[in-house]
Amino acid sequence: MPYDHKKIEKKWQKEWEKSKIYETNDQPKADWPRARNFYVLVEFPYPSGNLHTGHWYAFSVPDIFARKKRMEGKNVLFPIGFDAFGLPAENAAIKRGLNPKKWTYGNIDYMRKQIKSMGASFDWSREVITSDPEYYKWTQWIFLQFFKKGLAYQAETSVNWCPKDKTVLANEQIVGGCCERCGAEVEQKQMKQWMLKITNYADRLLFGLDKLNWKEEIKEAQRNWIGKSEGAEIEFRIKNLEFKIKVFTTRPDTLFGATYMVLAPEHPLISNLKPLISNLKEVERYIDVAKKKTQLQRQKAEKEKTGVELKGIKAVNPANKEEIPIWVADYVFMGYGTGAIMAVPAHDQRDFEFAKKFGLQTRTVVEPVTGELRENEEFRKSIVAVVEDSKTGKFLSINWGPKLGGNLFVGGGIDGAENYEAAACREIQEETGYKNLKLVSVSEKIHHHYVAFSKNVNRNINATGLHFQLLNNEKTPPRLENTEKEKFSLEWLSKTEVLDKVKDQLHSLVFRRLILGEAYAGSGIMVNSGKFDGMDSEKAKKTITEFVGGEIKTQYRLRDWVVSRQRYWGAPIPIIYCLKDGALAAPEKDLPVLLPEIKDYKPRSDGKSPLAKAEKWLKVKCPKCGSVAERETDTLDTFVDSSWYFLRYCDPKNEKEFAQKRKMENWMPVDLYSGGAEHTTMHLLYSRFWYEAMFDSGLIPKELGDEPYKDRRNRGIILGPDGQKMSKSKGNVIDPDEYVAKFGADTVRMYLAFIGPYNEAGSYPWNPQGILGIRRFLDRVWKFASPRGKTLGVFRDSTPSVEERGDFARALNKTIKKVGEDIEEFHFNTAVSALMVLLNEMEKVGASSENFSVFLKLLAPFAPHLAEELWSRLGNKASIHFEPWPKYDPKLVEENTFELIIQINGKVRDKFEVPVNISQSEAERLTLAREKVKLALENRKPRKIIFVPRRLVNIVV
RNA sequence: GCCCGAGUGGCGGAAUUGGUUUACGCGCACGACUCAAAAUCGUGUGACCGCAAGGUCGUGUGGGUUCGACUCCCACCUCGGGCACCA
Repeated sequence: MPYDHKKIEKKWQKEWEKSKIYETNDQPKADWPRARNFYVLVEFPYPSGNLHTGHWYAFSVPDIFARKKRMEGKNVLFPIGFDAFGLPAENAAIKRGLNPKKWTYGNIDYMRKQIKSMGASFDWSREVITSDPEYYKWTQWIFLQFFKKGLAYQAETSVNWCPKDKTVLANEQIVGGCCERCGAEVEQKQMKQWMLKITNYADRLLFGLDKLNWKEEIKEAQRNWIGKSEGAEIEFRIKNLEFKIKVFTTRPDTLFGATYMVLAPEHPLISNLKPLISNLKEVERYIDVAKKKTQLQRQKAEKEKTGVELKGIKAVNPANKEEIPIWVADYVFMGYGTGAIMAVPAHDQRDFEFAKKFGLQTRTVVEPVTGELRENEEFRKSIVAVVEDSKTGKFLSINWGPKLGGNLFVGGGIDGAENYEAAACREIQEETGYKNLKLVSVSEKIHHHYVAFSKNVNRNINATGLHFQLLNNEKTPPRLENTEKEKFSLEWLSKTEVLDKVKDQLHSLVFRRLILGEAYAGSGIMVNSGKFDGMDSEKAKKTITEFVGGEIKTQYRLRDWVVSRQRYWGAPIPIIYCLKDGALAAPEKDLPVLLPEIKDYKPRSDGKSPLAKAEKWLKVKCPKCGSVAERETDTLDTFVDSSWYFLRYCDPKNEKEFAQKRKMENWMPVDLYSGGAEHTTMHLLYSRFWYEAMFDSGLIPKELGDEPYKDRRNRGIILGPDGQKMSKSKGNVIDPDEYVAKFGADTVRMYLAFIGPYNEAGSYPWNPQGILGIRRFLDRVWKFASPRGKTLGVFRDSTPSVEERGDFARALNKTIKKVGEDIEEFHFNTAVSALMVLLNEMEKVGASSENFSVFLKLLAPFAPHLAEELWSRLGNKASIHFEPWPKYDPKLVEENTFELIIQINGKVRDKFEVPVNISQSEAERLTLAREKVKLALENRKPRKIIFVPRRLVNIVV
């Protein structure tokens, strides 16, 4: 008989709410050490109006962990709230004529009920809603602390503007050049914006990661986002002028190869130079077009380089005093480095392409080094010749066979006074027979270390790569005039075949340089660099920087965080503008600066917030001089709201401060933070910054440290049954409510726990059949507990034998160990499997009510309602969810026999049961006595016998 | 292009200080119960060869180390994620 999940789940949810068992008390520190408190945090939801499968996955599975911690005796804080400000509320308001506040709070009421139907052990008494004035008062207050410290500032910058949502976006909110929310193409716009100096914290956010015990992939993604790169800042003089152009480069060693410079179209210097630019009109036209391009257009242009030279002026390369041209091009960005670069076409791919297109000079200053340096090397000059048949587009290669390096191009030494072209022609003719050739291009010298196997010597060669084209009159198949012809065969390879088959470092480098047109961006030996010639290029970085008076410098990809939003539904930025006194903090006693009620929420295309229309609200007295002033009309990015909510949970009702220090000390830092991978470089990075900035402002108790989350785990995502992301348009959306109605919350939770490993970035398709397996399991638990459908407590008709009891005790103890450890690791799937194994066992041999109680306790975090029901039916008065987590007997998790595996030459031939402490000699004796072994050995004598205690015997013959 | 992560039955997945590949669940097949079906219970289930005993192959591909490799090393392929004209 299946159990009645509707009745049971409703009953216990009511009961738990009534008895408030999940409300967490703050304990006085003296008799309640921090170690006994445990803070489990899940990312709070946005009140979109309906709970989807993702929410179930995000909340009900970590609930298993929270419940287990509670049973372990921890005082667990497991709070929930709503991240309630944000665009969708406003868009709904505009579309359906609803008040954003009403819409939001209506959704919250509905979703609160839905979340409660999970049977999760959230402490609802600490609920936090970021759009409550009691909450955003403190968001504003903390913002003002940052403002006073200069961390929040206003600046006119180029910002990402979403033309559809009519608001600015942070870099993190752009996906592929489009608005993350609505998908519209993002434009660049100059606007005055409030920003937070997250860049001041770039290094700290980076190094802070080292001490965190998070998964490496999460840390790596943040490191990538911060994007630290080390290099130098070097100044270039402009000829005959006082102006200087500062550039940032990671390759100061290539300074002698800088043959031109590029300024970003937005570079301020251009306007200063206007009078001297002879082609000003052309330049201005280019800048105009470039500025109008959206980020997407800049990317869509297939990276085709564009640019205009600033005619009439020249820069001076500080290394060799050479005069070089200055260009404007949109492949250089104002937002990174200094907005200007020195271009080294020989050693940077982008500069190389630009130089090729506009016919600019290229100069090699670093010669590549390949292979490994060996002792007693013999020096030689040589060539590598790539012969192309321009009709077929194929390249001539020689296949020497796998031993001698596979496919290579023609290569060989330069004899005596020969030049490289002559040497190459001679080698080509000798090895292939071709002689009508046209030289197309030549590479720089490449230093290559290798072993010449045929002559058994180590070599250091200095190789020149040459690209020849076969002249069309040479059609005859080549005839080899070489006695060595037996050794190799000629093959014509296409480009892709070359890349696939020519593995030699030197030869493939020549091909990439000459045929694919790749610039050499690696390190090597300095040339054409005056007194630095011959130096190792890595070493030259510092030396050359010093030589020209440059400065070693670090750059970050991370940009300051733009927090202004030109929209209604957010926390007003608590700033007042006075004509005389400028931007001032709203007085603390006036906080919160309440969001005014207005009628028209529509955003405006002039970049002003709808708040600008709330005239009464807008006008205030200047807090300094008392004259008429105006409020800031932008609101704060919702990522600001969510940057500190975990602190408010510690003390959610406090009216005097954002949270009492003592209460923060109770809970912070968060012991475990579970959330979605999509927040790794947004919320997770922002809130770390916010917390560090609060820490520096003395708002966080010192002893807590400056990192808010001790452990962070990202969960995977649940896909539709078809293995695709769930979406309405695909019609593959799983409605959790439907499954809860059909199978119950316990089944849905447990199925989600079972579907795959939780703390991995994987994605798991929802299998409508699969969930049935979990329901079957729970039905079997139910049936096991009530064998005759009525009374509980009798689990078996006949008494089990002593051996059976021993076996079961072992199985039970092993399960206790496994389930406990798996929950700790978030391996809920294998924990569920262990519970299934134990039930299978119990169904075979039965279980005393005592042992069954242990099973129930292990099940309780996964299926809280069912476990509670059966627990109470066993006659228990108190909730199972505060029962102590079962302990296992270490002696009983070990077996006293094991199956000894017998291998012959590593292949399994036999197996049999032996005692765990069996000696090697005894194991060998038993093994050799086995019929199967004798048969398999066929009278061969064992050469060696390997014995692995507790595992196997391997006979080597 | 660069940086992470992963590739195991029909499917989700299990197993790594190198030691029985495929636990658990789904699906499928057969059987029991039933007038029948569903539900439930039982048995089987990597591929190939074989009546069987048994054998051969098998953890993305190709090499290597080892008595022994899903696990370690080298080269590559595919998928997922992050970054990307970042100087």
